[in-house]
Amino acid sequence: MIKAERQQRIISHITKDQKVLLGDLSVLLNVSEDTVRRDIKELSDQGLLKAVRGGAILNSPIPRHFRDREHYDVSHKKIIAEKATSLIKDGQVVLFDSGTSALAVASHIPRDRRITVITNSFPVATVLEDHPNAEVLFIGGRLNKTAFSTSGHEVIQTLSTIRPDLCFLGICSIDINLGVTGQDYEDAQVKRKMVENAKQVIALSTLEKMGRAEHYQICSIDAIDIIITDEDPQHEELAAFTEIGIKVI
Amino acid sequence: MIKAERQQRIISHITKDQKVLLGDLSVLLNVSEDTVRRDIKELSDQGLLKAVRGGAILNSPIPRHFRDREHYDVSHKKIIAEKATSLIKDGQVVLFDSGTSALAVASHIPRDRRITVITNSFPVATVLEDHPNAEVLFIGGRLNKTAFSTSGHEVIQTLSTIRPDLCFLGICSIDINLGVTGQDYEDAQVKRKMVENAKQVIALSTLEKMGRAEHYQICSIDAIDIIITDEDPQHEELAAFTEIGIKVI
DNA sequence: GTATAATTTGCATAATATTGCAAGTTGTTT
DNA sequence: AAACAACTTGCAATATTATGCAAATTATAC
Repeated sequence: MIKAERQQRIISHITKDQKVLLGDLSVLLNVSEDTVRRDIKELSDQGLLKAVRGGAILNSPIPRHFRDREHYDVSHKKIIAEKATSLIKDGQVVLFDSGTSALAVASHIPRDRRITVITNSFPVATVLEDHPNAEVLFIGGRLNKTAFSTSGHEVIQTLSTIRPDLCFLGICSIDINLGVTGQDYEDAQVKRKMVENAKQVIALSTLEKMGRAEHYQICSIDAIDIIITDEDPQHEELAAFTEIGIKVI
Repeated sequence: MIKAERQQRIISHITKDQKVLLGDLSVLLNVSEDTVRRDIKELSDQGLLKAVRGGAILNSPIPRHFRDREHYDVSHKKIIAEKATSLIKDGQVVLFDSGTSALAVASHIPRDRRITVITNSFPVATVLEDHPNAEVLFIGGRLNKTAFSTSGHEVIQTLSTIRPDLCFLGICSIDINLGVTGQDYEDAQVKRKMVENAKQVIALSTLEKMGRAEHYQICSIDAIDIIITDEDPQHEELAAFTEIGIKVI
């Protein structure tokens, strides 16, 4: 087996499994671990993957832990995303928060929709890289390495100068009395500011997030205009929201 | 068997099997390996396949998504990067511009260096994802999808509020009389602002970028404190810079 | 047809690249 | 801190490639 072929197989393996181990490849390709290590180093220099201790992982601009969460719940997210994109009209200015739900929506925006996207999320900006008709404004600030989004004072400052048509809000917990709440203080502050200025706020939530509350309040329930879930809008748990005038999709 | 026929059979083999080996073809086509090698070289020059050590493979088995990231290639900029990182001291605030040279430097920052990085480049921010001691401040603005960095008024605005210790500037063209120039107007404006506020400006440049000039000026030559190249600092082409007091590494 | 030039091919040899191994170093785990 | 795994570096054995050259083949002109 020649080098070029080995390296191709390494690439195809890593694309499939997200990661490769030196030992596995050594057996599979029938060469020493040193050789595999050198192959991985070369591919890594070309930016085709990322060499790590013990093997290599996929080199994606979207951080790994983020992608794990993303894959976690794909089918539900897809239903939500499809409902959500139908709300986006040509020419609108749309604000995306930094959660995986908003990311799912962003990645499902039809390619012929001509919009301006504002976000503080690297993954959102990244998936829009090859959307031909989306202008992206990125909100600067201190980079939060776990969520891979910016937060802090500058973000809030910037948000207060923007009045988007739509705001897609990934929900941590939502309750009809306590409103929308989050686990992280900084993140909650950012989300609160997003809600404050948007003309229309769209909450993205699965059913199990309802009727719960976290430590930090983002907004009261009447700040929400539309709730999108992965269930039928007629579902009994959603009735309460409909009754107080929130549109449930 | 004439040459043209051989080459056709090589092509058809490779489309079937994805790869061909010199030895196999030599036996099959009943010519020496040297001849096969020469045939493959010709086909390779025509772009019909890719010559590799030991044979040839199909031209582009690597997915487009990965190939797009070829500009992440840092191997040839490694020399510059290693010289550059030695200038970065603990506790400093370091500004990185959006070019590939600056990216190479960012990706070589030692993991124990405790610094604050400011940048408008997604790739720079991304490679610092798993740097445990780098705080990253991202400069928001309109996203430029080709360079994957932000630019425009907001970026310049933000830059004017920052006084970094170091600024790493990827150079497009540099000339001792005309100073540093760039091809893109927006980008040049951003770079100019970066240079303006930084305490120390470090130009990253390969030799062939010297003595040339582009349309848009970024700064005059005396705004540059240090020039880092991939060559020996004693190189004759660099003497002129040394003479006017610029440190060349 | 014959002579001449141009191309192609194979071989010898020198230069490069690849690979596995060993010894020493660094990083991780318990 | 010890034990272990992974990595780095240098080296030697082997394999591949580049190059110059000469023989063989093909094309072209006369």
